[in-house]
Amino acid sequence: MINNQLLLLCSPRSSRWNPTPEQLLALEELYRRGIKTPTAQQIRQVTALLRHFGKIEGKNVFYWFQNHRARERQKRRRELMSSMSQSHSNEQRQQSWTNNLISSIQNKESAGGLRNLSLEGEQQNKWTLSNCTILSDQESSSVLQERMSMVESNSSKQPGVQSYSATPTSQPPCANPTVTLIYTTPLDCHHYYDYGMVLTAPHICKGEETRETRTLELFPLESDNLNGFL
Amino acid sequence: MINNQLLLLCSPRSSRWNPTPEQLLALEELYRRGIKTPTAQQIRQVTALLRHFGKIEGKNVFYWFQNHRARERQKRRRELMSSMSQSHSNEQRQQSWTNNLISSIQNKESAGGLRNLSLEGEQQNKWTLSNCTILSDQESSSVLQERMSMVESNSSKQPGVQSYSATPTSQPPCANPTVTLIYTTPLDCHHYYDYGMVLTAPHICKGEETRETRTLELFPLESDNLNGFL
DNA sequence: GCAAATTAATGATTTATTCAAG
DNA sequence: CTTGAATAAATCATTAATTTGC
Repeated sequence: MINNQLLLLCSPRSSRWNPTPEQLLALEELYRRGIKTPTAQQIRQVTALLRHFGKIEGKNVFYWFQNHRARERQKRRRELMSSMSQSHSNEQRQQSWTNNLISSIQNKESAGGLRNLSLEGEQQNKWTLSNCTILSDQESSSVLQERMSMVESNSSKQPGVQSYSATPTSQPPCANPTVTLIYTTPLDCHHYYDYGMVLTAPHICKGEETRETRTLELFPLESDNLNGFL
Repeated sequence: MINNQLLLLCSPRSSRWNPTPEQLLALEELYRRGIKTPTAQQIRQVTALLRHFGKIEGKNVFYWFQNHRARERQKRRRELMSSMSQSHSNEQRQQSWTNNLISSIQNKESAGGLRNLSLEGEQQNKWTLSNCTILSDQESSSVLQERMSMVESNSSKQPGVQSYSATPTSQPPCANPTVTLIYTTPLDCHHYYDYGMVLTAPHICKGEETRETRTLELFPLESDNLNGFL
């Protein structure tokens, strides 16, 4: 049947492939050097070359890489998972940490009823603070008043003072639910970053000088947040 | 400044965030489980929980997801592209056996100009043989005609004879470039496995009996392939 | 020592996800 | 929104390592 340029192989009865040491070494080396998911063509070539060292088919190479990827991931996951359960108190199951994380994240009510506010500036140096979330009245609310000194912008816009404030919609147990942010420079000179709780003052590039970014971050106080802060 | 339910963090003027392995694992796990673009609330919770394992801010989480989405897309795109285009230059570096292996694998031209054919059955027992590769005309092409006897399927489909053939697009030095595959049983009764060169006839489970898998493998003939066969 | 029995590794298969093209 | 291709995850199955009793 081997009459020309195509070779036909019919896998012999049963018995799975067992890589020779040379084959194994080569496959590992390839993997280490970056061939993680070989193309069909690469599989063909590897198969042809490794046939030097013993019986081997393309599907063996294919499966080897597939399994190797999976088990490397697995190994890495297990290691990290166990290191997590160590630092986390005494967990019984390894998956529970992640499961707890997932469920607590996916449980929309677990954060205690947040409220959304939206602020928007109206000058030419316009900026937006959207989805500014503060705790519900049920939790005791707070006043945050912070002055954030900003380095001078390289934009031609004039530095100035802008002040915005917001109050939650319901008042009763809410002592003085005002949030005031005062900036001496508009935030839009390069960029701002806002997904509901963080504003970033842009880093400043003036001539060749680059100063670093400052971040002002607000988030609800949970017991977990207190490590090292209280 | 920590006077109530809000916590204020000012990022120290230090280098950028580097996720700890635990943080990275958790983020990947979340992503894998479907949190692709977390809400502000989710980011807050993830940040709080991951602070167990090291310094982290909300913006780090935000940016991580943003980058991860982008890079996953990128990866997909790149894979798709590379599977379509095939052109690269030669490597000359040859330091070891593995290096030769690597470079010969990464050299897309070394397989001698493959051509892709695609066959598709049209009956109800449809099956597909995609990317069936045969050598270019430059090499002498060949006729392969093989009958593959299959064990009886446990599916209710009737075993039958199906024949498909294909011819390359250019002829001149190409004697009789026909590939014909005849199956006595459709290949889709359980699965087929195809990454460009291998079709696997499913193993058959009939009652308690299990018969083994048969593999029909086609690949281009290279000098390396001949060991022990010619 | 050495097999039968048991366990650990790993090859092979099936199932579920994901991405994106139609 | 559906569907096909690709691949990751989960699982099955076989081989090698090893333990164990004699």
